[in-house]
Amino acid sequence: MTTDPALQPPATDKVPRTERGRQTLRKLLNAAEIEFGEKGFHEASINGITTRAGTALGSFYTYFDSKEAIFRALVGDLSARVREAARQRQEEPRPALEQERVALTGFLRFAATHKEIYQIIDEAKFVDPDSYREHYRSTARRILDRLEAGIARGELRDDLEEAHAWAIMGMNVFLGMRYAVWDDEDPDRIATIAADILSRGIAKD
Amino acid sequence: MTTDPALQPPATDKVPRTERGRQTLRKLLNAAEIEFGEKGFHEASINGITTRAGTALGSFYTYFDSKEAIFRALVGDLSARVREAARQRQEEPRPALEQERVALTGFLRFAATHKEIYQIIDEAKFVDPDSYREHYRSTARRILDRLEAGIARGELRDDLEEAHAWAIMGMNVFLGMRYAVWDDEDPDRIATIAADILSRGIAKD
Amino acid sequence: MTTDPALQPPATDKVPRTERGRQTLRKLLNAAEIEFGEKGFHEASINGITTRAGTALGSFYTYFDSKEAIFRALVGDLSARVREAARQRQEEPRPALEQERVALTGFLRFAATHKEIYQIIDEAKFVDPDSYREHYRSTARRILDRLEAGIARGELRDDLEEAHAWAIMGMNVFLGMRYAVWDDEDPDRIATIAADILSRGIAKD
Amino acid sequence: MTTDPALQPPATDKVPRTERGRQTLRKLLNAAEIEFGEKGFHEASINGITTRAGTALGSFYTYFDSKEAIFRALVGDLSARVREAARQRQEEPRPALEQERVALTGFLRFAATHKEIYQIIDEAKFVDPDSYREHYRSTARRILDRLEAGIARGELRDDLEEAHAWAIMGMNVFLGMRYAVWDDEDPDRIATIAADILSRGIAKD
DNA sequence: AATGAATGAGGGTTCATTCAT
DNA sequence: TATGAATGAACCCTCATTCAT
Repeated sequence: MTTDPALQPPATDKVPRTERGRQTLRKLLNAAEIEFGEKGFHEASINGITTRAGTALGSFYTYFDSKEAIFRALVGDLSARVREAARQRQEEPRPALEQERVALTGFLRFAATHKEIYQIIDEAKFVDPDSYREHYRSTARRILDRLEAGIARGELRDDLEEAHAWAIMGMNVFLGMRYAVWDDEDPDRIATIAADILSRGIAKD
Repeated sequence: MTTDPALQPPATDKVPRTERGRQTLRKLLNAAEIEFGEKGFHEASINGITTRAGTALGSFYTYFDSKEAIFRALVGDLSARVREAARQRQEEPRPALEQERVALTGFLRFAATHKEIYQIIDEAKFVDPDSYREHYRSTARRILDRLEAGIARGELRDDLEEAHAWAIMGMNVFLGMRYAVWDDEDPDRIATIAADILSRGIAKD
Repeated sequence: MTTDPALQPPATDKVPRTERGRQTLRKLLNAAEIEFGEKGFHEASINGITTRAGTALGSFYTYFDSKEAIFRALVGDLSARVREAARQRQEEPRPALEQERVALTGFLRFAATHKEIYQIIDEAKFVDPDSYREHYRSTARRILDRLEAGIARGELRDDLEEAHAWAIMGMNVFLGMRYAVWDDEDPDRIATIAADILSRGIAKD
Repeated sequence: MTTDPALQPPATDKVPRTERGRQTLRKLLNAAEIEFGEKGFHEASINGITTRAGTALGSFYTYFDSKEAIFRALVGDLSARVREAARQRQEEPRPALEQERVALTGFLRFAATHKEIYQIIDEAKFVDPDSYREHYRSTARRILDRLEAGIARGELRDDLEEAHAWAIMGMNVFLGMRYAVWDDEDPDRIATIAADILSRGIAKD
């Protein structure tokens, strides 16, 4: 189980010292999420962000050094939110496979209601590769942590490794794109299919 | 089995009539592949493409209507090449799961030796979403075709559906990104892990 | 002998009433000297000045109306300091040519140890031409005063006029730039060469 | 005697290949001379230059990489022109001091009719110090060359060195600023005064 | 007097696309 | 077809100055 205390406060460049400043910063981040979500990084404009935020153009640079900078801050923010969505309802202990199913369900629900966020994180692959890798590396790490706990409890095969975590993550991400973002399939049904694959594979028994 | 008649000839806008024209067109496509691969769509420039191609800037518009147009043509080209890579060595009939393993191996090898292509297709998600969806839709379709053949032969469970194909594709894509593009892991080892998941899941038996 | 009553107190816009205010004003002027000296007028920023001064950005405008205003004030300050440097050691009466030699030596020493100041005064030519002209006009005036005294004492030719003062000043300034600012030549040696030209010209006797 | 073959063609960044291109380039340089001369480097704008030149804004960047670049090219151009002005009428051999007088006269005439050029070269001190130093270094070099020739002919004292050249140049430059740029004094009268100083100094004989 | 956030005009630069030869 | 110059909309970013506290 990993913790990222560093990402708690929205990773920004210049920290506001007054309350008014904190409000402006928040308005900018909210506006940026909408602007990037709607137009994508390259079509988005600082002007668009500040207009949505209701601030002056120049105010943007009071808090961020560049368009890239706010994008980066945003990806950090969103990455944490996605993580939170998958962690939901996992308070109580569950069987390992059941846990994966619940995590995927949470993720699918989140993706369905925040389709743009998905888009933003993925665009980071081209705008800020480091954020992108960091997001998926830490996600895979969390999956692997769960798998190892399952192994320890004797529920899972003990030859599982990092590659298994990436395989599971890939399944989840593509199912999310296809059935939560592009379409609106029932998350439970999709999550059950994935869990079923993990449970016994696809071969005829 | 699907066919993409639209993508057969390198999808370009203006078809050259002379041999000299055909050569210029090819030079431009080759140059674009390098330029887009190195810099990504937005950082790439028409100037960069024509310079690499050794043609005049204006000549570009003899063959393509826009930067997007050549990108689209390129994605079509590359999509076909990736497909070909996965189809390789599948001439002879094989067991269904074995077939998936071989397909993934081919894909991993291709991704490892053409890391930029991977990048280009993925960027299509933001530059030309239609190409992107088309690429993955048809890829999923092909996987599903194979699964259905396996079902027909009694090798696979008969409740498999499209979602299973997307799950498999997601696994493959993420394993490719992680172990072929980012790192250079042994393709056989990775493909075997994936095939093993499909064979019996990850639960302790 | 000329007097510049206007430049006596550091020519600033708003005169501070409290002691604390006087300190802030002084801190700003000192900081501005460094900032302008290091970056030149256009690259310098109010922010840079207040940061160096350790005051808030807004405090700047409590004391100066604009960036130009503090620059102007600074040029006045520096102009007086340069003047002072050339006047040094001239307490006791000397022969006219010897006096010029001593003045140039003083100036060269000052320029060598305050290379930035030189820069600031010269940039005034483009930022605040009035200050610039005033500086050189009054400098020429002082030289001419000395020449006239020399004439009165029968040491110098009696056809000397303003142009001679400007010629001498030009020599001094360029020798200063070349041998005190750009290089660190021995001031005495350079000053002696200049005095020698004034003494007998450069022709073979 | 030095030659600068490198500066023959206006030192520009991208060489035009067509006649039309050559014309545009020349229009830009002419326009820049006026714009910089009138407004100074920082107040000048690319827009102002292209508007004066009658070209599109973007055309500027076909020939120059930046505002600094065209300024640099211009300083090279003007430096050569000033040099040419001082060299005028020096075809026939003259006595050394007479030669200096003629050179200064030429320079004063040039400065009087091209006051802006003067301004531009001087601003290089802050915009492009290298050009500035190069201009004055080579000017001093040329003066020193003449002095050495005079020494060889037995007309001048044989202890003259670089510093004498800088002293003469300083005289000339300041006399030019004061009596050709700021005022319109008779060049011959001023040049005669300078030559007289060089001839016998200012002391009473 | 001090603070620091807010403002917005302004300008340099890029580059896809068009056009004349 | 090829060439390379011309075009100009678009946009990021700077920073002097103002303002509210």
